[in-house]
Amino acid sequence: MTAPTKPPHSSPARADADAPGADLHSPVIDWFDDNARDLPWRRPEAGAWGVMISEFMLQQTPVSRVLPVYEQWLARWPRPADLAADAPGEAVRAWGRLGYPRRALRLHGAAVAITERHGGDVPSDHAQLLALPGIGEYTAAAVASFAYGQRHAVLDTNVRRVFARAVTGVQYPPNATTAAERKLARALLPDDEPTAARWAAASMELGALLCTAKNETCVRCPIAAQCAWRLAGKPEHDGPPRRGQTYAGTDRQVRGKLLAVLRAAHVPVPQSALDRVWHEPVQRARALDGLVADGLVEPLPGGLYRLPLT
DNA sequence: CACACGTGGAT
DNA sequence: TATCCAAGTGT
Repeated sequence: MTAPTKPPHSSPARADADAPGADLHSPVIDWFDDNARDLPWRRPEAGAWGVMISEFMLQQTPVSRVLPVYEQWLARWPRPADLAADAPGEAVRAWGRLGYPRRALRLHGAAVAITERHGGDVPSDHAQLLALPGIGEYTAAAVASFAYGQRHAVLDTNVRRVFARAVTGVQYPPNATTAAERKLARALLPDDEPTAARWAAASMELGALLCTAKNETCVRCPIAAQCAWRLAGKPEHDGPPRRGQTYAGTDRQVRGKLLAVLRAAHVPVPQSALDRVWHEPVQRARALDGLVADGLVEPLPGGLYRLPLT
Protein backbone atom coordinates (compact mmCIF):
# COMPACT_ATOMS: atom_id res chain seq x y z
CA MET A 1 0.00 0.00 0.00
CA THR A 2 1.27 3.45 -0.87
CA ALA A 3 1.65 6.02 1.85
CA PRO A 4 -0.82 8.83 1.36
CA THR A 5 0.22 12.40 1.79
CA LYS A 6 0.77 13.11 5.46
CA PRO A 7 -2.43 14.68 6.85
CA PRO A 8 -2.12 17.98 8.70
CA HIS A 9 -3.41 16.35 11.85
CA SER A 10 -2.96 12.72 12.78
CA SER A 11 -6.16 10.75 12.50
CA PRO A 12 -7.17 8.08 15.03
CA ALA A 13 -6.38 5.36 12.52
CA ARG A 14 -2.82 6.62 12.18
CA ALA A 15 -2.38 8.04 15.64
CA ASP A 16 1.37 7.50 15.69
CA ALA A 17 2.06 8.45 12.12
CA ASP A 18 4.12 11.44 13.18
CA ALA A 19 5.70 9.86 16.21
CA PRO A 20 9.42 9.07 16.28
CA GLY A 21 10.12 5.75 14.68
CA ALA A 22 6.74 5.53 13.02
CA ASP A 23 8.51 4.73 9.76
CA LEU A 24 10.01 1.65 11.43
CA HIS A 25 6.85 0.11 12.85
CA SER A 26 5.11 -1.18 9.74
CA PRO A 27 8.15 -2.65 8.00
CA VAL A 28 9.32 -4.46 11.12
CA ILE A 29 5.87 -5.73 12.10
CA ASP A 30 5.10 -6.83 8.55
CA TRP A 31 8.44 -8.63 8.42
CA PHE A 32 7.59 -10.29 11.75
CA ASP A 33 4.23 -11.46 10.41
CA ASP A 34 6.05 -13.36 7.68
CA ASN A 35 9.16 -14.50 9.53
CA ALA A 36 8.38 -15.01 13.22
CA ARG A 37 9.55 -18.35 14.56
CA ASP A 38 6.85 -20.71 15.73
CA LEU A 39 8.04 -20.89 19.32
CA PRO A 40 5.90 -22.78 21.86
CA TRP A 41 5.66 -19.87 24.28
CA ARG A 42 4.16 -17.75 21.50
CA ARG A 43 1.24 -20.09 21.05
CA PRO A 44 -2.00 -19.08 22.79
CA GLU A 45 -2.08 -22.25 24.89
CA ALA A 46 1.19 -21.30 26.55
CA GLY A 47 -0.59 -18.76 28.70
CA ALA A 48 1.08 -16.25 30.98
CA TRP A 49 2.75 -19.00 33.00
CA GLY A 50 4.30 -20.47 29.87
CA VAL A 51 5.51 -17.03 28.82
CA MET A 52 6.96 -16.48 32.27
CA ILE A 53 8.78 -19.82 32.31
CA SER A 54 10.23 -19.12 28.88
CA GLU A 55 11.42 -15.65 29.92
CA PHE A 56 13.28 -17.03 32.92
CA MET A 57 14.91 -19.73 30.84
CA LEU A 58 15.82 -17.37 28.04
CA GLN A 59 17.76 -15.03 30.32
CA GLN A 60 21.25 -15.46 28.88
CA THR A 61 20.45 -18.83 27.32
CA PRO A 62 19.83 -19.56 23.60
CA VAL A 63 16.41 -20.62 22.33
CA SER A 64 17.65 -23.96 21.02
CA ARG A 65 18.74 -25.08 24.47
CA VAL A 66 15.61 -23.79 26.18
CA LEU A 67 13.08 -25.57 23.95
CA PRO A 68 13.26 -29.13 25.35
CA VAL A 69 13.48 -28.04 28.98
CA TYR A 70 10.59 -25.62 28.55
CA GLU A 71 8.37 -28.44 27.31
CA GLN A 72 9.31 -30.64 30.27
CA TRP A 73 8.62 -27.90 32.79
CA LEU A 74 5.23 -26.93 31.42
CA ALA A 75 4.16 -30.57 31.26
CA ARG A 76 5.33 -31.26 34.80
CA TRP A 77 4.18 -27.99 36.37
CA PRO A 78 1.30 -26.69 34.23
CA ARG A 79 0.34 -24.01 36.77
CA PRO A 80 2.36 -21.89 39.21
CA ALA A 81 0.75 -23.72 42.14
CA ASP A 82 2.07 -27.04 40.81
CA LEU A 83 5.63 -25.80 40.92
CA ALA A 84 5.08 -24.08 44.25
CA ALA A 85 3.95 -27.38 45.77
CA ASP A 86 7.14 -29.14 44.73
CA ALA A 87 10.55 -28.83 46.37
CA PRO A 88 12.82 -26.01 45.15
CA GLY A 89 15.52 -28.62 44.62
CA GLU A 90 13.30 -30.30 42.05
CA ALA A 91 13.22 -27.05 40.10
CA VAL A 92 17.01 -26.91 40.26
CA ARG A 93 17.27 -30.52 39.11
CA ALA A 94 14.80 -30.05 36.25
CA TRP A 95 16.72 -26.96 35.19
CA GLY A 96 19.34 -29.36 33.90
CA ARG A 97 22.26 -27.73 32.16
CA LEU A 98 20.60 -24.46 31.17
CA GLY A 99 23.08 -22.60 33.35
CA TYR A 100 22.65 -19.96 36.04
CA PRO A 101 20.64 -22.34 38.26
CA ARG A 102 19.68 -19.52 40.60
CA ARG A 103 17.09 -18.75 37.96
CA ALA A 104 15.41 -22.06 38.75
CA LEU A 105 15.32 -21.21 42.43
CA ARG A 106 13.90 -17.77 41.72
CA LEU A 107 11.29 -19.15 39.36
CA HIS A 108 10.21 -21.52 42.10
CA GLY A 109 10.11 -18.60 44.52
CA ALA A 110 8.05 -16.62 42.05
CA ALA A 111 5.60 -19.53 41.76
CA VAL A 112 5.24 -19.60 45.54
CA ALA A 113 4.63 -15.85 45.65
CA ILE A 114 2.09 -16.06 42.82
CA THR A 115 0.28 -18.83 44.64
CA GLU A 116 0.25 -16.94 47.93
CA ARG A 117 -0.31 -13.40 46.76
CA HIS A 118 -2.10 -13.66 43.44
CA GLY A 119 -4.39 -16.64 43.76
CA GLY A 120 -2.21 -18.76 41.53
CA ASP A 121 -2.48 -16.49 38.49
CA VAL A 122 0.52 -14.76 36.98
CA PRO A 123 -0.14 -11.06 37.67
CA SER A 124 -0.61 -8.76 34.71
CA ASP A 125 0.41 -5.64 36.60
CA HIS A 126 3.95 -4.52 35.82
CA ALA A 127 4.75 -3.50 39.39
CA GLN A 128 3.47 -6.80 40.78
CA LEU A 129 5.54 -8.70 38.25
CA LEU A 130 8.61 -6.66 39.14
CA ALA A 131 8.13 -7.56 42.80
CA LEU A 132 8.54 -11.28 42.07
CA PRO A 133 11.95 -12.91 42.57
CA GLY A 134 13.96 -13.24 39.40
CA ILE A 135 11.89 -10.68 37.52
CA GLY A 136 13.64 -7.44 36.66
CA GLU A 137 12.95 -4.57 34.35
CA TYR A 138 13.13 -6.61 31.16
CA THR A 139 11.15 -9.67 32.26
CA ALA A 140 8.36 -7.64 33.86
CA ALA A 141 7.86 -5.73 30.62
CA ALA A 142 8.16 -8.89 28.53
CA VAL A 143 5.50 -10.83 30.47
CA ALA A 144 3.14 -7.85 30.58
CA SER A 145 3.60 -7.30 26.86
CA PHE A 146 3.77 -10.84 25.46
CA ALA A 147 1.31 -12.50 27.80
CA TYR A 148 -1.12 -9.65 28.36
CA GLY A 149 -0.70 -7.48 25.29
CA GLN A 150 0.22 -4.38 27.26
CA ARG A 151 2.21 -1.39 26.08
CA HIS A 152 5.70 -1.50 27.55
CA ALA A 153 9.21 -0.76 26.37
CA VAL A 154 10.73 -4.24 26.22
CA LEU A 155 14.46 -3.59 26.21
CA ASP A 156 16.47 -6.76 25.84
CA THR A 157 19.86 -7.17 24.25
CA ASN A 158 18.30 -7.73 20.80
CA VAL A 159 16.16 -4.62 20.88
CA ARG A 160 19.00 -2.55 22.27
CA ARG A 161 21.21 -3.63 19.38
CA VAL A 162 18.53 -2.91 16.78
CA PHE A 163 17.98 0.57 18.21
CA ALA A 164 21.71 1.20 18.50
CA ARG A 165 22.13 0.49 14.82
CA ALA A 166 18.91 1.59 13.17
CA VAL A 167 18.43 4.76 15.19
CA THR A 168 21.65 5.75 16.92
CA GLY A 169 23.94 4.60 14.14
CA VAL A 170 26.45 2.63 16.19
CA GLN A 171 27.35 -1.03 15.98
CA TYR A 172 26.67 -1.99 19.60
CA PRO A 173 24.66 -0.60 22.51
CA PRO A 174 26.41 0.37 25.78
CA ASN A 175 27.43 -2.41 28.19
CA ALA A 176 24.64 -1.54 30.59
CA THR A 177 21.19 -0.19 29.72
CA THR A 178 21.19 3.60 29.93
CA ALA A 179 18.52 6.18 30.62
CA ALA A 180 18.92 7.36 27.05
CA GLU A 181 18.07 3.92 25.75
CA ARG A 182 14.95 3.72 27.93
CA LYS A 183 13.86 7.12 26.74
CA LEU A 184 14.40 6.15 23.13
CA ALA A 185 12.52 2.87 23.58
CA ARG A 186 9.56 4.70 25.09
CA ALA A 187 9.59 7.27 22.33
CA LEU A 188 9.57 4.56 19.69
CA LEU A 189 6.65 2.70 21.26
CA PRO A 190 3.50 2.74 19.10
CA ASP A 191 0.57 4.47 20.79
CA ASP A 192 -1.98 1.70 20.85
CA GLU A 193 -1.55 -1.35 23.03
CA PRO A 194 -1.83 -4.20 20.53
CA THR A 195 0.55 -2.54 18.08
CA ALA A 196 3.01 -1.76 20.87
CA ALA A 197 2.99 -5.41 21.97
CA ARG A 198 3.48 -6.54 18.38
CA TRP A 199 6.30 -4.07 17.93
CA ALA A 200 8.05 -5.33 21.04
CA ALA A 201 8.05 -8.91 19.81
CA ALA A 202 8.91 -7.90 16.25
CA SER A 203 11.85 -5.66 17.09
CA MET A 204 13.23 -8.36 19.37
CA GLU A 205 12.88 -11.00 16.66
CA LEU A 206 14.62 -8.75 14.17
CA GLY A 207 17.61 -8.54 16.48
CA ALA A 208 17.56 -12.28 17.10
CA LEU A 209 17.32 -13.35 13.46
CA LEU A 210 18.81 -10.64 11.25
CA CYS A 211 20.39 -7.82 13.20
CA THR A 212 22.61 -10.18 15.17
CA ALA A 213 25.77 -9.25 17.07
CA LYS A 214 27.98 -10.68 14.35
CA ASN A 215 27.30 -11.29 10.67
CA GLU A 216 24.19 -9.14 10.46
CA THR A 217 21.96 -9.87 7.45
CA CYS A 218 21.17 -6.43 6.13
CA VAL A 219 20.11 -7.74 2.72
CA ARG A 220 16.97 -9.20 4.26
CA CYS A 221 16.38 -6.43 6.78
CA PRO A 222 13.06 -4.61 6.37
CA ILE A 223 14.53 -1.32 7.61
CA ALA A 224 17.94 -1.47 5.95
CA ALA A 225 17.07 1.56 3.86
CA GLN A 226 16.59 3.65 7.00
CA CYS A 227 19.26 2.11 9.19
CA ALA A 228 21.53 4.86 10.52
CA TRP A 229 24.43 2.48 11.08
CA ARG A 230 24.29 1.00 7.60
CA LEU A 231 23.85 4.45 6.05
CA ALA A 232 26.96 5.57 7.92
CA GLY A 233 28.96 2.76 6.36
CA LYS A 234 28.66 0.39 9.31
CA PRO A 235 31.54 1.86 11.36
CA GLU A 236 33.25 -0.54 13.76
CA HIS A 237 32.53 -0.22 17.46
CA ASP A 238 35.12 2.09 18.99
CA GLY A 239 34.50 2.86 22.69
CA PRO A 240 35.68 0.69 25.58
CA PRO A 241 35.96 -3.05 24.84
CA ARG A 242 32.78 -4.96 25.43
CA ARG A 243 33.09 -6.88 28.65
CA GLY A 244 34.23 -10.41 28.04
CA GLN A 245 33.46 -13.30 30.33
CA THR A 246 36.10 -15.59 31.71
CA TYR A 247 35.09 -18.97 32.95
CA ALA A 248 37.84 -21.57 33.13
CA GLY A 249 39.17 -21.89 36.64
CA THR A 250 36.56 -19.63 38.20
CA ASP A 251 34.27 -20.33 41.13
CA ARG A 252 31.46 -20.51 38.64
CA GLN A 253 33.02 -23.51 36.98
CA VAL A 254 33.48 -25.23 40.32
CA ARG A 255 29.93 -24.46 41.38
CA GLY A 256 28.73 -25.94 38.13
CA LYS A 257 30.61 -29.16 38.71
CA LEU A 258 29.39 -29.48 42.28
CA LEU A 259 25.80 -28.89 41.30
CA ALA A 260 26.03 -31.38 38.44
CA VAL A 261 26.86 -34.10 40.97
CA LEU A 262 23.93 -33.13 43.18
CA ARG A 263 21.49 -32.94 40.28
CA ALA A 264 22.34 -36.48 39.29
CA ALA A 265 22.01 -37.84 42.83
CA HIS A 266 18.64 -38.78 44.27
CA VAL A 267 19.99 -39.42 47.74
CA PRO A 268 22.21 -37.17 49.87
CA VAL A 269 25.79 -37.05 48.65
CA PRO A 270 28.81 -37.37 50.96
CA GLN A 271 31.45 -34.66 51.04
CA SER A 272 33.96 -37.09 49.56
CA ALA A 273 31.96 -37.32 46.34
CA LEU A 274 31.94 -33.55 46.01
CA ASP A 275 35.66 -33.36 46.73
CA ARG A 276 36.37 -35.24 43.54
CA VAL A 277 35.07 -32.49 41.24
CA TRP A 278 37.89 -30.02 41.99
CA HIS A 279 41.40 -30.56 43.30
CA GLU A 280 41.96 -27.20 44.97
CA PRO A 281 40.42 -27.46 48.46
CA VAL A 282 40.13 -23.77 49.28
CA GLN A 283 38.30 -22.87 46.10
CA ARG A 284 36.22 -26.02 46.32
CA ALA A 285 35.07 -25.15 49.84
CA ARG A 286 34.36 -21.57 48.86
CA ALA A 287 32.24 -22.72 45.94
CA LEU A 288 30.26 -25.15 48.08
CA ASP A 289 29.73 -22.54 50.77
CA GLY A 290 28.49 -20.18 48.12
CA LEU A 291 25.98 -22.70 46.83
CA VAL A 292 24.70 -23.27 50.36
CA ALA A 293 24.49 -19.52 50.98
CA ASP A 294 22.54 -19.13 47.75
CA GLY A 295 20.08 -21.81 48.81
CA LEU A 296 21.03 -24.07 45.92
CA VAL A 297 22.48 -26.75 48.20
CA GLU A 298 21.23 -28.00 51.55
CA PRO A 299 23.82 -29.28 54.03
CA LEU A 300 22.80 -32.17 56.24
CA PRO A 301 24.33 -33.56 59.43
CA GLY A 302 27.16 -36.01 58.83
CA GLY A 303 28.77 -34.14 55.94
CA LEU A 304 26.00 -34.92 53.49
CA TYR A 305 24.59 -32.58 50.86
CA ARG A 306 21.55 -32.49 48.59
CA LEU A 307 19.45 -30.14 46.52
CA PRO A 308 17.14 -28.07 48.77
CA LEU A 309 13.97 -29.77 49.97
CA THR A 310 12.55 -26.60 51.40
C1' DC B 1 27.99 0.73 38.61
C1' DA B 2 30.98 -3.20 38.18
C1' DC B 3 30.82 -7.78 39.12
C1' DA B 4 29.16 -12.60 40.03
C1' DC B 5 26.49 -15.90 38.19
C1' DG B 6 26.56 -21.64 34.00
C1' DT B 7 26.71 -23.68 29.78
C1' DG B 8 27.66 -25.01 25.12
C1' DG B 9 27.68 -23.80 20.16
C1' DA B 10 29.88 -20.92 16.69
C1' DT B 11 33.85 -18.67 14.63
C1' DT C 1 42.46 -23.15 20.94
C1' DA C 2 40.65 -18.73 22.52
C1' DT C 3 36.83 -15.64 22.43
C1' DC C 4 32.45 -14.31 21.78
C1' DC C 5 27.81 -14.69 22.56
C1' DA C 6 22.86 -16.13 24.10
C1' DA C 7 15.09 -12.86 25.51
C1' DG C 8 19.20 -10.57 32.66
C1' DT C 9 18.96 -10.20 37.77
C1' DG C 10 20.69 -9.07 42.22
C1' DT C 11 23.99 -6.91 45.00
